[in-house]
Amino acid sequence: MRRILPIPPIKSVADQVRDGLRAAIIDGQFAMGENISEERLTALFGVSRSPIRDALNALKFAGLVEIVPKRGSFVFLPGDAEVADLCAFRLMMEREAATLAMAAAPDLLVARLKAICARMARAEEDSDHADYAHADTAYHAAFFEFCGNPLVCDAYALADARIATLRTALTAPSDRHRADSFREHLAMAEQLGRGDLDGFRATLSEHINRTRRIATRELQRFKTKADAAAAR
Amino acid sequence: MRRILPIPPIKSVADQVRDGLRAAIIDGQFAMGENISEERLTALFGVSRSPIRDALNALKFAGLVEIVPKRGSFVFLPGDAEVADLCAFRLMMEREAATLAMAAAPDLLVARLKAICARMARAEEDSDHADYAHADTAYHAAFFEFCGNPLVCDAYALADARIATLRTALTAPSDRHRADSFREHLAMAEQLGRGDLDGFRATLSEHINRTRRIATRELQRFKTKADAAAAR
DNA sequence: GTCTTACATGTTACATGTTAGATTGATCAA
DNA sequence: TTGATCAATCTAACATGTAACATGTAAGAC
Repeated sequence: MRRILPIPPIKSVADQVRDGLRAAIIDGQFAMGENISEERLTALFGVSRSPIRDALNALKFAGLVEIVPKRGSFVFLPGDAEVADLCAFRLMMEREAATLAMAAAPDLLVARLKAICARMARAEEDSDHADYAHADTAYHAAFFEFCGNPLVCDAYALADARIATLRTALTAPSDRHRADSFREHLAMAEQLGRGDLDGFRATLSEHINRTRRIATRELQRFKTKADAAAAR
Repeated sequence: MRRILPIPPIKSVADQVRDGLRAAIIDGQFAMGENISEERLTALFGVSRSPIRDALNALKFAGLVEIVPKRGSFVFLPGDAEVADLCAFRLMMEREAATLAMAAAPDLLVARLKAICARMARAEEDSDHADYAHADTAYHAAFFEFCGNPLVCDAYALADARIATLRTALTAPSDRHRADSFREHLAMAEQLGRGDLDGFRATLSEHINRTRRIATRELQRFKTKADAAAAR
């Protein structure tokens, strides 16, 4: 039978907690490394420990939370090596996903990328750094939306939440980075628009490697500040 | 104090159930599509529903188990499209992981691959198809062992349990497939041994695409048999 | 005979109680 | 001061009870 009313869009409590917590971490409402015990989240979300536990387990797979047995759950806090792995991984995945997307739906992809560049320009004019970060995340997610293989999307999901968190916490606040980043996003959209895959790959590599350098540098500052706060 | 034993090597009950269930599914002790309700597994493993639930959730991420809300949990049963996605994904991941591994530890990789080929030859002489399948799985896992990036390994983990299951259930039983497959494994090891990455990539692509054709064909036979059994 | 509904059954989602591991700090002895 | 021991506390792991939901089937209306 044909469904008229599409679907009762019910999400389990666990899924709601997962999505809410994920968004909260990405937007910096919980700091990297912060303790988020089941009990604390129970109070914050007003539900029992079961769905909280399920949500934490799900976010563990995304690398966003670390669960230490009998000790607690914490927002991830990467070291330099983890940042490097994350960047190498996303470079590889985005390069391949973009290649697939350019084979499957090049026009849709390019249109989407250019639209997001416009959004970035607007965010920059409004000095809305949070929205710039969200647009940045959406830009890179676009490669996967059009790549046509759910597994490739799932694989990117292993990294994208962490990347987005690093973006809002570390790279997006830098004026200089946003300016460089915007130029590169624009360049990549144009390169794909004229089918210049090699050029795109080169720009993507530069873009991600520069992002890695900024993130690594800012991470040190973040940790220094966090240590100082802990010493008090 | 410096830790001498790096990690307390205790595994939680949930982890044991996860690994045990994973191995059982891969080895065909549960058929594809079979109902594995929490209650049933509770009886089989002799533990409560909590760790069972955690294990099922973990295997859901590996695509090995499908959890349908309020209806039950089932061993995955792919359609042709899912098999194709799985193969396209593994082709991409193995190609990239092998490239990384050849940059990081080419000698170790090639030695491992050749050792596994020897094991395959032994398994074939003994007509031990299960061990051949395990060696096959280990062969492809070797690319990731030496690739040096944990995220790349995690990404492959999204597919490898399903691939291994299809192997034991569908492709490994075919004498013809094992013979072709063995030649290709040997060829890839030799190509990598002499640094012929392009040749390797071509052989890998052939290998995986042939595997996909066999798996797709045998999947039809499996489903026909399963339907006949269900009709009874 | 067909359609609808009520009910029995199977299953997970969620809540909550209990257990045990890890950590911290106090206490006390050397 | 130093070091060891122990108790208190915090936490996730695990067990179990309850409720809501999906489904198949059979009874009943027409």
